Amino acid sequence: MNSPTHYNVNFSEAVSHDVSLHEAMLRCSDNTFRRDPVARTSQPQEQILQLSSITNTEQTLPGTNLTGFLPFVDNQMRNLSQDHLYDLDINILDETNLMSLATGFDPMEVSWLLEEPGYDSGLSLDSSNNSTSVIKSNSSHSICEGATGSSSDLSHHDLEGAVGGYCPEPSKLCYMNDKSDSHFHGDLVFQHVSHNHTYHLEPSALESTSESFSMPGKSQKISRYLNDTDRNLSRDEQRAKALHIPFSVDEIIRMPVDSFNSMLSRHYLTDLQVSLIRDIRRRGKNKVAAQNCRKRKLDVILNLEDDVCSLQAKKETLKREQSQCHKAINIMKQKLHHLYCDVFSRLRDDQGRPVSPNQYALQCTHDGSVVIVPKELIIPGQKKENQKGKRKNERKN
DNA sequence: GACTACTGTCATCTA
DNA sequence: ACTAGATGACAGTAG
Repeated sequence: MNSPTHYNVNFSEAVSHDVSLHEAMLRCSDNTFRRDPVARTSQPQEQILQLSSITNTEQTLPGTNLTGFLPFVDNQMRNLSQDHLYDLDINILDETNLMSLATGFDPMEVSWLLEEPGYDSGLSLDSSNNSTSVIKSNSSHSICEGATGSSSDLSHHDLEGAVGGYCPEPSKLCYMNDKSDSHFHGDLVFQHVSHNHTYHLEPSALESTSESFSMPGKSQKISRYLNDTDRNLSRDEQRAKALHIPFSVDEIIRMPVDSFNSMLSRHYLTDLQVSLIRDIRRRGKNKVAAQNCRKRKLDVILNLEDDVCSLQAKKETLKREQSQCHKAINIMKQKLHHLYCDVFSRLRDDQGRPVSPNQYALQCTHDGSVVIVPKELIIPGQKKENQKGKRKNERKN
């Protein structure tokens, strides 16, 4: 993890550093590569500076006409776009690698910047605006004040955010020390990252998953060119590296709000960098929130399933109890019937004849005595009313 | 190739 | 008004 201070740059010192075409192009590629570096330039100085940057690089590469090379580079970058990249064979990759040696930037890196799938919000907040870049460069130093580009130069979801609406402010100049980033070329590359199908929220979870960046087929062909470290970088980490964000993604995401805001104010950051940092933080926070949300939802579902199981078990228990009660009631009814028959078998009328249970019934009176009543005298429901009356009396008592 | 689970991201709502 | 967190919806990916 990079400590914030590691990237702190003394601006006065920074001015003394060289900048390569690679870096200069990347500054632009924060938004897009421009086929015509003169176009859309409102500041004459910018044209001169950009050309001087190219000239400077040419000087470092004798015999290489980069000015003529750039359209080819651009074409190659476009050849790496999603549909065609899939069919790339090693020959083309070797060719682009040779090209990278000649031009000083990584073709994969550039192609990523050009075609990165799904990256629509890196700086989407201001994507509607065209921006202007100023790359100041001379033989000994250069300063990037920002990046430029029109999203229309790119395919649908390429870096449209990364381009958007950047208006450099002198107060937010940020020097990018390319030489301190010797590994830089290898960082911005396609990655094949395996899924992390867990709800773990360890710090690694913030960085280890980036399947939406990987591309089936393509990544398999390209992954051989990548080292493991590169493949483990998330998209936001690569974006952060591309813009030389002087903080780790993990720091950006986990930092408390106050620290985050003070960090933004304490460092010289371009609008582009600030926008990317805020997007990284937003995405990182939301990623964790989504993980928590899904975990909660899963817990709720599991709890509900447990509730269903326990309620079904309770229902079965109640069913068994009900069945047992029915059996007991039936036994008592049978006993009552036998008792009824037994009582009637012992009863005799005034003439000593047996009393038929079909014509008479036993009835309890209020005083608790039992009388024999002809069935036709029993009003339907009377028995129940009598029972209700009994219950009322019992409650009063 | 269809299906499913997982994950990241965005849009939107809410506190 | 602004922000962080929560959540639904969607798309990409892997198995």
